[in-house]
Amino acid sequence: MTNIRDLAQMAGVSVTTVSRVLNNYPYVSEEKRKAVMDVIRKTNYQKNINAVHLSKGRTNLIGVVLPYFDTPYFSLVLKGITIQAKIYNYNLVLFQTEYRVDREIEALQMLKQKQIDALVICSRISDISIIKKHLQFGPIVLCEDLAGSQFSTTFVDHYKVFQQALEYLYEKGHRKIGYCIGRKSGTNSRMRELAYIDFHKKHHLPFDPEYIINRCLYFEDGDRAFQHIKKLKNPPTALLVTSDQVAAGIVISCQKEGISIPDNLAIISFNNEPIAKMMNITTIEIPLTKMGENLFLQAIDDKISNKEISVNLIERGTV
Amino acid sequence: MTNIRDLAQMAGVSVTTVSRVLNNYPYVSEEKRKAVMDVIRKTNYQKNINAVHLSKGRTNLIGVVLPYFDTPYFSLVLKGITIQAKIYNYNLVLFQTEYRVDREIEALQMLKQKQIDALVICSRISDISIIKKHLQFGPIVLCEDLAGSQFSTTFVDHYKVFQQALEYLYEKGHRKIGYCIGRKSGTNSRMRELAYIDFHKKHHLPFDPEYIINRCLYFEDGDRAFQHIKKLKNPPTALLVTSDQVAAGIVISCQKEGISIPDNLAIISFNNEPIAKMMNITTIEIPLTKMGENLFLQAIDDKISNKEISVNLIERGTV
DNA sequence: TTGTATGCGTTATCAT
DNA sequence: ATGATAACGCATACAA
Repeated sequence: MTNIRDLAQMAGVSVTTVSRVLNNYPYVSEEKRKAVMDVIRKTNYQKNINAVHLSKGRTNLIGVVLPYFDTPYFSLVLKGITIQAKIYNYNLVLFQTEYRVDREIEALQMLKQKQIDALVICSRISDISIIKKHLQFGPIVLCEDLAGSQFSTTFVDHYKVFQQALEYLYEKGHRKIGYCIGRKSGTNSRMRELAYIDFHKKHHLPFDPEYIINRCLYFEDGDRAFQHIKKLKNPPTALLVTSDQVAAGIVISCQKEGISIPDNLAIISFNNEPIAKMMNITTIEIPLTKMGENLFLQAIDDKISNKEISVNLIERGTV
Repeated sequence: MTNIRDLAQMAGVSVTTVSRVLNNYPYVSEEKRKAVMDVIRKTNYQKNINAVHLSKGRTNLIGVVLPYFDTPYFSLVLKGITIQAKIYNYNLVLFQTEYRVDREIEALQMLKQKQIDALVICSRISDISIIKKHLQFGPIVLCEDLAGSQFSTTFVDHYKVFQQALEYLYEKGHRKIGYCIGRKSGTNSRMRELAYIDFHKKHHLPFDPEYIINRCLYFEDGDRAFQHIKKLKNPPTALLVTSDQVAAGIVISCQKEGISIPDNLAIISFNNEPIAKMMNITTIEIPLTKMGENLFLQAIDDKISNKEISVNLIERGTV
């Protein structure tokens, strides 16, 4: 492998001059520039980027932590991150954690070792105090409302949104409302649970833990959710579903079994993925790609900032 | 940031000894090892991995090129790659190309610059000759049958499989068979097309280009495919569908519109994703995760090898 | 405008 | 068992 010193010798200039040419710096005469360009072409020279990294102290690599790639929610966030990464000439190192702590620690480790310049955590499993300890090694951006922390964040006020959705269903006459969620832990899930509990308190409605259906991520989980509520003696008349995919699965199962939507079961889902439009599902649109873009920009920004993202109810046929 | 030299000084030993301790080499006395360990703990020292990379000439990073993260096909392959990567202590740099050449070139560029040790290309858009030129910079593994090339490959014989599926439908009495495919270009897609053409020649069946439906990747594409064949004067009685997701979408649309499966329309899909079981879809199981694992192992192997993966028809209710 | 010299943090080689 | 020192390949402060 030819290096910058070889080039210098072959072109009859100094390594500095070669470096200047390589990085398009001014103050290099046309003839020397040409001479260097020639040997670059002749040798098929390519920079060793690791040397650049070591010398500069940074890698232009951003780590992205997320549980799954194959759910629309995260793949849309990732899309946004990718868009801005490309613009700013960064590459991404992706960590699919499946909510396993060790995978998340690995990402933090890479930050510590300076293999990545910053870390975007789209959804975390480990304790916030663990993450905070790594802030000294580089920027860490999160997707949840952590007011007053030293993290940059981009988040949806899930308490407020869930509350509004519940009130909307209440006004439509629903008194037995359940919800499907990806996981029970996590700030965002707990905010939704809190909104759910507070809603029931406010309206003096009984709280039935059977109305909360966990681990709902994929289309086929919709069928499981449906089977679950079908078995209940006193099933809910409405569901909030935190993914359009799952909602679609529920709708399909209802159709199969002759349950009429929205008459027998009303559904509001989240994200407004293409499938929601195809299946005419009422959904709360979250601008996930925009969120992703913002997350990236915060990751490469020295200043910490917190940005709330607003959502948008799209009324279709399931309420 | 404290470095290895600082540690050496603080522990009263040489940098070599520190390096030996850090990398668990033998030949270092217990007392010196302990002294070094102490200062490591005290200083919260962390290796700068970029220096390791420069010194060693490799990064323990493998690039993975794929068009989409959010289709089960690729996310399952990726899962397999991830499993082995973890075992061998490698990290992944993912390139979601969406079949844009520039994104693919970027991956090849990183190989050239030694930022990644090897490259796994799950599906390519650029010409094979372009890719071949980069073989000098590191191993490149592909997912297609390229007999006699210098690439390592893991592949399914899509010609054979498609042919068998077509013959299976023929035996069941079908004479008008169409298929849904992700894209028309690409070795694997062309192999399937070739099998399709040869099948029609062999049985002296008319070839109708309207029977081939392109760009079928997601659930909602199934509805589009359905709408397409519904409009045909002489619609197919059977479909091969290269993704269970799409097949599920077709099944749903058929149910909606009262088309009976398999009586009015038979379907064989591919992959055997969870949704295929849920919807009782006859499918050809491809061990995608196993494929991914093998792809990774080939990437870190110096020898080139070519491995054909065999598939498995799972008979359910759509034929 | 150009070049010299040094630093980046580690691993590897070769003495001792 | 231990250490001095030379790579690794580039960027850059400083000098000229």
